[in-house]
Amino acid sequence: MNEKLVEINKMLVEVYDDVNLIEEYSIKQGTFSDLSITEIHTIEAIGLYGAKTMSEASMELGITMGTLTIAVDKLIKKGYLERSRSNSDRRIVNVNLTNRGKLAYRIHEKFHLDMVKAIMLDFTLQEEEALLRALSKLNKHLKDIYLGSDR
Amino acid sequence: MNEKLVEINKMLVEVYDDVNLIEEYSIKQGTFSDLSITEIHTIEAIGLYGAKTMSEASMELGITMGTLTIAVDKLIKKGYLERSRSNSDRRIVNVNLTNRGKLAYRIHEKFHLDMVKAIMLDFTLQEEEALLRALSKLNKHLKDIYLGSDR
DNA sequence: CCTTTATATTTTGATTATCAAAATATTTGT
DNA sequence: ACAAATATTTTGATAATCAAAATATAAAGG
Repeated sequence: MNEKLVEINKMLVEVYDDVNLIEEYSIKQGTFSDLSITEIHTIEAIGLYGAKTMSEASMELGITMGTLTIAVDKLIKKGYLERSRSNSDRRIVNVNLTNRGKLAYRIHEKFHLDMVKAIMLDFTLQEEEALLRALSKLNKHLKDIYLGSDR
Repeated sequence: MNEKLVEINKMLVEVYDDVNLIEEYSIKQGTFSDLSITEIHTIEAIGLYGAKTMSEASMELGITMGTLTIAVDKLIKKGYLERSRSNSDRRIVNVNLTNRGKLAYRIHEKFHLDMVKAIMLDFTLQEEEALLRALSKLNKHLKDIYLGSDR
């Protein structure tokens, strides 16, 4: 009974660690080796479509705006982001991806999907469904129990 | 077809982020709020049973020995670890948990298991099995494809 | 319309985690 | 006993982070 919990916990921890390693490694090898994982996450948070304000992006990333300011400075210097001020409210700073930023976004997204695809290759349809259902449930529970269903 | 991959990928990413948040939060609240996640991981790597050398522990954690030296210094100051030199080979440094370190280890372990337990409460036996099988497979694949089955 | 208050962001000063390379200490091989 | 190998620590640097202070702009109230 408890045995299975221990096993599932162990798997989760290992998957967690592996994903981290793989992601780090794949970035180091790839076209955008001048980006860290954190920087890729920043690029992801800005997103392909239009611009985000500093508040929105820092909220989404769960970091302070001060931290984001520095991250954005560096990503602008590297050519992945652009900064502009809102015309309707000059306090607001909008950040958006450059073409290079969009390319990095898409390539990272593709890496993720390819990884999942490779992993699922020999899953039966039933297994696929089971994993998806279990993950959805896991995800929902994590949010409900520990993070308070909203946000 | 691709739709399911996107979905599974999204779930994995969300679970990953949530687990991180939850772990951070639970440490901040708990008995050992003077420990960071990184420090908890160091304590985990040393383990309950006997001592580990600096090489062994740094290998297990995937960090350099220089980084570990500093981490160990701080954990000794905080009372979680002890350092001693091997008698058979005076170059080797052994590190082990103090009682306080062991308590931290056990409490963190319990937190993990409780989390999994809470999540699995309303899983049917079939769903449990499905998740376990899928996770094993996922785990194995991650290691095979990206990390080279050994290590 | 000024003045205060609120909001959005950046700057500053500090800390933690990390690495690579140099330095130190000890053992092993010849 | 000397040179080479091994285990660890020290040093010098960088990245990511936060909280609090500073700056700039907008909104609200008399």
